[in-house]
Amino acid sequence: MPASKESILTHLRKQIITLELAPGAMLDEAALCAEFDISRTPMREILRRLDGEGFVQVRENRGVIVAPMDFRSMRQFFLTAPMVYAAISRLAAQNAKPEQLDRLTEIQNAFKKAVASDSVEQMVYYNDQFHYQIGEMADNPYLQPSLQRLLIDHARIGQTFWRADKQTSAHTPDKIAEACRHHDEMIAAFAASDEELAVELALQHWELSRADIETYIHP
Amino acid sequence: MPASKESILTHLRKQIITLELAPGAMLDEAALCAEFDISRTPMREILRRLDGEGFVQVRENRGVIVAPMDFRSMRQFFLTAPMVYAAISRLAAQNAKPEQLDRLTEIQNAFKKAVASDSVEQMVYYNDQFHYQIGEMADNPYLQPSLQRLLIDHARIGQTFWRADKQTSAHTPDKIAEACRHHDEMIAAFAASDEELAVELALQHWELSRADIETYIHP
DNA sequence: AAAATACAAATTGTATACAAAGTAAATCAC
DNA sequence: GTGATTTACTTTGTATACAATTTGTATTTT
Repeated sequence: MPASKESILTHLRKQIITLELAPGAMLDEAALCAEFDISRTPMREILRRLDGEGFVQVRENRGVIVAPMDFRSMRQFFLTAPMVYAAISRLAAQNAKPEQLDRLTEIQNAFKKAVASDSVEQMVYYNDQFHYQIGEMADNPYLQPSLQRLLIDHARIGQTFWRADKQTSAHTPDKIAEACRHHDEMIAAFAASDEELAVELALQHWELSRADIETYIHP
Repeated sequence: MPASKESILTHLRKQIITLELAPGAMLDEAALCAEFDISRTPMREILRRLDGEGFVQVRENRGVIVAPMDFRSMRQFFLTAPMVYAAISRLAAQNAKPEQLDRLTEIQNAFKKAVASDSVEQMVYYNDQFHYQIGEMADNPYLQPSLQRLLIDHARIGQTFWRADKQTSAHTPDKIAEACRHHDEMIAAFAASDEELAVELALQHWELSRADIETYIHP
């Protein structure tokens, strides 16, 4: 029984976000077709769509690779992320609908469960989903594609340093607990339509993540 | 002789930007295949790519339409455009390379030519190209997709009111001349790496456009 | 006459065969 | 032995046939 296109998309996105598929890794079209039991035509369509979303790069006549992590654009990442996150957070506070808040709470619960069971993959995934959902709530078709691209690299950059840190055990669970608390407070801010608080929390949340990454760069 | 995929992409983008293809209009896959003399597979790929860029919408089993102009998201457009334009302009001032500035000047010359010959389509197209090129110079992979989406609707919204205005002759060529002057000044600011000036010009340029559109809304 | 159902036509999605391009290996010249 | 050129192989792109879905129309039913 062949997998649905939507499920394949979700699966590949997740694998890329969690570094299960390494940045720059070649994706073998034929192998993926076999794995998911579909023919080349729809698989090619899936790969082009992932390209449009920034997860992979399709190179003319030279195959598909997972979007590389370009350290030249790291600077742009650190510059752009707080700006976009703040704007999205403000819009989410303005526009969040009750069903969307319920969904956000669900995701946060799944995130907490992942923290409890100490599963890095799950934490990364649900954290990404959490912020993606905030993008949905913001309901701004112009900013959403930028947010999506930032989230891809945020998940991957964060993890790169995270996993490295784990070895040296320099990474305390305090940070995770604080990030988790931010999430809860953000949900409350959105529910209360408190724009200013939402923006402040977004920036605090970003700063936590940024400082964490910096710790690695300047040990 | 079949047209190249790249040329077809450019052609369709141009038609959508200039409203030659109306927002919400159905795109007939078979007709497009015949027009450009290629088979369905590559044409479908082109359409999916245009979807990824925000020019069209591919609806599962229900054909492809030109991205509709959603007046509910007009608010988001006016909110987001100045923010992104300012950020992109600043980055362009920081990162512009000489070849890129040459290209920008070329585009601006083509724009001036279009103004001289009073060709609305050409003006819209080269204006779009001008701002797209600034996006290239900014060299920020995170913001670029947002800029692209803003530019699509900016071209279309502007034109909608423009053409309406032309009837009533309320639209003076002064505005165009001023916009053209802005372009020249922007090129100079980028060349001089003057960030602050670049941002200010971007905002002025936006304000000119915004006020123009508002004139139509509040006559 | 209006609504509902069933059928027919058209359109979209998928599989597969073929063509073209790129890659690697082997041969040959030096 | 090294480097260039040719050849075989692998991978990617395109065309087309077939399957599934949607849409429009005619017929039936109330």
